[in-house]
Amino acid sequence: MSTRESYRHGDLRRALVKAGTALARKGGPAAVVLREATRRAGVTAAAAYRHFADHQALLEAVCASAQALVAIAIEREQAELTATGDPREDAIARFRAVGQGYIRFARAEPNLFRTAFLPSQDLHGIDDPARAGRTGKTPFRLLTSALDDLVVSGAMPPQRRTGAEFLAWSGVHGLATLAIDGPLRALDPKLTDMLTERVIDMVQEGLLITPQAKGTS
Amino acid sequence: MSTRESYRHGDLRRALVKAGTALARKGGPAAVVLREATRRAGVTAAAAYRHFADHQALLEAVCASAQALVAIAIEREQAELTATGDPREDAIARFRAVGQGYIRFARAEPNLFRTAFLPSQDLHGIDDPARAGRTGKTPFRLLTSALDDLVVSGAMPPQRRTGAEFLAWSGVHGLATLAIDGPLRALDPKLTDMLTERVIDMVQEGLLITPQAKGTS
DNA sequence: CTCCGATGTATACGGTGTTAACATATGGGG
DNA sequence: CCCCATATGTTAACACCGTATACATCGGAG
Repeated sequence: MSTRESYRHGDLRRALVKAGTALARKGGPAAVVLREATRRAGVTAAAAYRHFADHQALLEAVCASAQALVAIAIEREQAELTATGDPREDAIARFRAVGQGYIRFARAEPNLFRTAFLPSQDLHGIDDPARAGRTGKTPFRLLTSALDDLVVSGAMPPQRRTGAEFLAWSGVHGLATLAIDGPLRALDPKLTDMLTERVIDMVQEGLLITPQAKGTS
Repeated sequence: MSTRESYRHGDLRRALVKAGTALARKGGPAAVVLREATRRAGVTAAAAYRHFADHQALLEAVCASAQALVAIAIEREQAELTATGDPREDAIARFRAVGQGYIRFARAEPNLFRTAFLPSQDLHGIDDPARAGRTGKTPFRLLTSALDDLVVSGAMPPQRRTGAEFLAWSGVHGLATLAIDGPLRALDPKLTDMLTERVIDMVQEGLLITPQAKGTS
């Protein structure tokens, strides 16, 4: 299997997704144009149709690839944590790391982020391995796992668990959107840092028991 | 100024925005295509360039028009409230109506909603009259006004006011996004109704003092 | 070795954004 | 009242995109 440089590409599908992801990185979803991807792969436009039904299929593959990058960012954020010994506290830290990783990725790679969470992502791909990080979990699964751990560790009452993933995602995804596309875009990054903490605080307070925990600090 | 039906259109700009908005209503931002808009206005494609610098400019005008519709939806939601006499409670109700109107609009007109809050809207148009509703306020101003009222009425401590608009918007916008593009899309609308309430509760608890105040009424 | 399926090519079509040159209606100044 | 400058629309063309069809070639299974 010597990598022949003839017109037989080898693994064109992967090459197209890679090129498409590069296009998405600078330019967002609209920039992932089929012909340019094939051009970068050194191939004719029509060749793409041997691996993708149409442009939309390519875009979805790129979207899945971008989501995998989000998952990796979250996993990295969680990997940097140091255990305290207190399972409740650790579970909370892992939960917060999901939000931090999510928003950090959005700000670091806004175009990839926009591509990752396009109006095509529904629950059908919620466990798609192509959307998963090194742990095999998609961003959504990383969140639900963190929430499950909150319950197991006793930090979160079980009756608050239902739908909690949507509450958490709402707050974090909303801030990410505002930070890269909305009014926060031009503001001081420090402010966004603070707002990130406050949003996660807000979500945490909304999900966990202790409303008093929010000190007047 | 009899509306001549000659090739002199009268107010082509308005006609194009109207046609573009109709396109956006079914099909989202990607569907607002310049040539089709001119076609519907009974005019050649090139004519659009007398009123818009390029396709992006038309799209932004349509976006502003869609935002105005969001503002109107919020205003309608607020107009349906009945005063209780308690200024704090009324302020809270008006605040919650912003979120309810926002999410309700997103679910009723998802394509217009996607168009309204495109990655082009930054703070520069935050007071653009084209983005405003009948009260002259844009959706963002309706939110900040509601928050200001919360402070004035004493329902919200002033030190929590800073950045509150971003926290509130984050939660509500995030849920709206999930409801129309995300995993919530295919789920039971009743669940989304409940989550809407819970998100608004969460935001309210995060911003106000009294966590007990949230009535399930 | 031969043949056949998988993969890439060549070419063409319609649609889109955009531009340049041209035409006409409109309204204000001589 | 006329005339012409300007605003507004038309015509025609270009480059690009997604996509389909017919053809060419590689590479392995029999």
